Amino acid sequence: MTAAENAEEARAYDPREIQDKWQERWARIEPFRADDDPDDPRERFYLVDMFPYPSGDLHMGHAEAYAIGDAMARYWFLRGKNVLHPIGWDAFGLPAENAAIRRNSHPADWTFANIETQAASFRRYAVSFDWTRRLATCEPDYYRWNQWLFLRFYERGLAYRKGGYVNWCPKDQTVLANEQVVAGRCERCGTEVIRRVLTQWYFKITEYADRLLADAKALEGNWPDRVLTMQRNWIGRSAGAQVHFTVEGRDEPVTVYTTRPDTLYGATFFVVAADSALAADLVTSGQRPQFEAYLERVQKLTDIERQSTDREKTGVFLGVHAVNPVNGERIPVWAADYVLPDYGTGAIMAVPAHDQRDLDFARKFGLPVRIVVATDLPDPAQTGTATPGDGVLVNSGPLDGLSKVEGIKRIIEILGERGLGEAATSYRLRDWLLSRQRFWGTPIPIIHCPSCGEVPVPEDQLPVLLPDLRGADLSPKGVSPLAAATDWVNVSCPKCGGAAKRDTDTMDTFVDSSWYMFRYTSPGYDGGPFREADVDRWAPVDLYVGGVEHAILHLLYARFFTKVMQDMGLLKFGEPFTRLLNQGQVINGGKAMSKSLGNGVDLGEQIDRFGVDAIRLTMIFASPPEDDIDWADVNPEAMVKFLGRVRRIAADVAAAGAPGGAAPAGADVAAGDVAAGDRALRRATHHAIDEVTRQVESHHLNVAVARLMELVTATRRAIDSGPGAADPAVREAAEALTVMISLFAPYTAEECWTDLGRAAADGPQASVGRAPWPAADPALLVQESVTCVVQVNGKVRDRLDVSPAITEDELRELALATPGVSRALPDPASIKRVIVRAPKLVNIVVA
RNA sequence: GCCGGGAUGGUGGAAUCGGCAGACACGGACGUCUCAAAAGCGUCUGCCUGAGAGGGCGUGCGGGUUCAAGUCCCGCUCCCGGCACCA
Repeated sequence: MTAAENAEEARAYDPREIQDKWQERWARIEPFRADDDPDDPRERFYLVDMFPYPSGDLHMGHAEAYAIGDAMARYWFLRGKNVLHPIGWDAFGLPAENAAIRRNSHPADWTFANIETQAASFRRYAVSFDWTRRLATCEPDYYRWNQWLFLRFYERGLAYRKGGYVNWCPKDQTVLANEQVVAGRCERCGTEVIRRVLTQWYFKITEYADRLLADAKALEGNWPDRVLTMQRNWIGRSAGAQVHFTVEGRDEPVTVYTTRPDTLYGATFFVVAADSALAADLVTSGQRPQFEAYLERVQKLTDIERQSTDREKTGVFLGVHAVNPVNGERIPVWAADYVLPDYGTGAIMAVPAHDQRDLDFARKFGLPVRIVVATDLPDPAQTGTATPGDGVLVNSGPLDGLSKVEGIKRIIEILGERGLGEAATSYRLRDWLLSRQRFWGTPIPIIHCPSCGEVPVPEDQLPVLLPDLRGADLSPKGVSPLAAATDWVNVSCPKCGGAAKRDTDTMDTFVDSSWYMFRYTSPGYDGGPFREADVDRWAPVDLYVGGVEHAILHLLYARFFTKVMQDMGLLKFGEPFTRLLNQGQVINGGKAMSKSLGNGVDLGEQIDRFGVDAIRLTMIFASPPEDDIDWADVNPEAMVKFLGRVRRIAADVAAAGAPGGAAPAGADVAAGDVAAGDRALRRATHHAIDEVTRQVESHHLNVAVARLMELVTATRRAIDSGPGAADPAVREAAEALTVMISLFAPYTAEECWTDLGRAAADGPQASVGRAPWPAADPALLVQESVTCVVQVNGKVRDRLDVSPAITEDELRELALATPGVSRALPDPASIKRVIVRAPKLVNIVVA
């Protein structure tokens, strides 16, 4: 193709036509393979995009997330780093199972078909993945290490089985972790969750609560504040005291947890959670019928009903009295559902004057209210509004006259001396319930033996493979479908050899995603979850990109796993993700895209219409990465036009270069080989390089694109009405533009790079993705003249073009002589002060 | 209720340290090229006022600090997100 034809083709640029060609080329030259060679001198950079769940093809949300992550990965490649940018699939989980039930097929079929679809879409979307490392968590050589890690947790007492209240989704017929219950509903299907008593497996994340909290401090500035805040709230550490009460007719004390032990003298009754073992234990035989009737009512409530704060208080007297340990007072013991069985000790001392919930209860059942904190607020017993704040303690024996803080300190001393209580902390965080009664997950590697109890599957028998169960009924029955695979379930006990049964539950898929970022460093390794040298070389992840919806689920679990693996000596660090970038969502018309609203936008259709580059650029330019994008507000057509302008610049430069006399391809303009040419354009180019570099590093990708648009305008002007396309400064601009735009529009950038004659014939360097990032020449960043603003009383009245080196005195004099100042200031005698901030601003203050 | 975050033109958004508010786009208007259209290229586009030069107003509302406030301080309103009977 001649240069003229090339320019003609560029004029009719259709960004879609070039896609196939480059996809084939990239697959062949592999420009984005990470180098594991320890002698590679380049600095390493590890960037992970949260891996997708393989339900169907990629959608608009993926398009935004991966456009952002890819721009950052490509940037670090261009900066010459050895970048690891892997991809995998979070491939276990309920949707695969539900789809299999609907289609009467196998979850694996659906899952692997979707993975292939998504992989092809990722390649089309031109994401710079290292395709040699792809993983899927449903593959035995991955989930084997889930089982291995589970057993290591088990040995350390961090995985255990206990009975108790659990969240149960009646539709999916499975238990859910606390984190998977959103506003009282199943995170997956939206059904109201109920509570059931079941024996389940847990990870002891509560043991790490303090470390998760303390180490969050170190993430400040590198993680979004809102994620850290959400994690802190979720962990919900509170400080207070445990106080031991005696209950009449019972030998063992009953302990309560309170954050206000200073109000102990104001306790007028005692409440235990109705659905706790303690309540059933304390109730007298006379009160038992009422209690049992009440308990039955409570257990029928869904979480939503139970947690509704505006619900009227309910409860029942248990027939016994507790004794306040500090004043010997007898207070009645009630059972109520506003006290939760699994927080604190499941029992409270009620101080109705200073706690709204206790006050509501007291007023409902006519229990006494005693003020022990003096405030200037009206009597709670009259108003129904508790006074929970600070104040001087009264009616409190030795605490009288103390403040809240002093009172808490003093009462803990008193209780401690007498063995009646001690300081204590409590957490909102509960242990992570990890077992699921579903098929498509990692089998829990435990064997239940009638004589030996729980027996871990020996390591040399891992992985415990999922039985095929092809054709079996996978529909939810409340018991794992694995239980029906009798050949699989019935095994001999590894300890005693007797008949035993496998655990039939599978692991929560959040187990899979808690450590996958480390597996990428050692693809295919079969000596452990990852090779030590590899994980040391790459991890922790330098930049993690994904949605904020994982703020407390995945991100908290991954942090927990990392700390445990650090304690096991598998990792040398305690935090998995050094920096976190949350992208927003793509919505349409102000609402989340959904089938029911019929406002879904299909990514494939968008790409067919506008091409990959234009869609990527639309995603990047629409808003800062963390904000939502409303697709109704954007216009990818504008990006198609912009890409055409970019392409035409390269084509014009190439065409001008061909007949001879133009700057040679490959001349190192940035280093000063080509000093001649349009200095205004050179300054614009270097200013753009400087700006784009800084904006990209601070993740202001939308602004980086704006700066590239400015460079395009300046370059076009130089071609059309300046020195022309043959000017070396124009070539310099075109080359810098091409490299920088490759972050967002890889296809167009490759095409331009080829036009400009810069692409190597073959190998990874044949891609613009491996070109050097342009360097801004500091000499060209210095402005020849700057605009100085002249204000009178803070209002702009004139402007001056001045040298950046101008002195204050010179500038003051110039400013006072401007027409704008004379207009606004007829009488120079009225000047009170002149503030000069050379060279940018003069402010004349008049009376 | 508690804890975060936010509010800037018709729209998306920009604005290191307190120093030109509205970069860059979308949308709109007009021009140029053309037989014509499209594409391209260019000009204008916060509001009010004015023929124009210019002037007044202007970053949710009310105050304050400062020569100077989108930015800092105090008090509100509204919106978004998270948590929510956690003692």
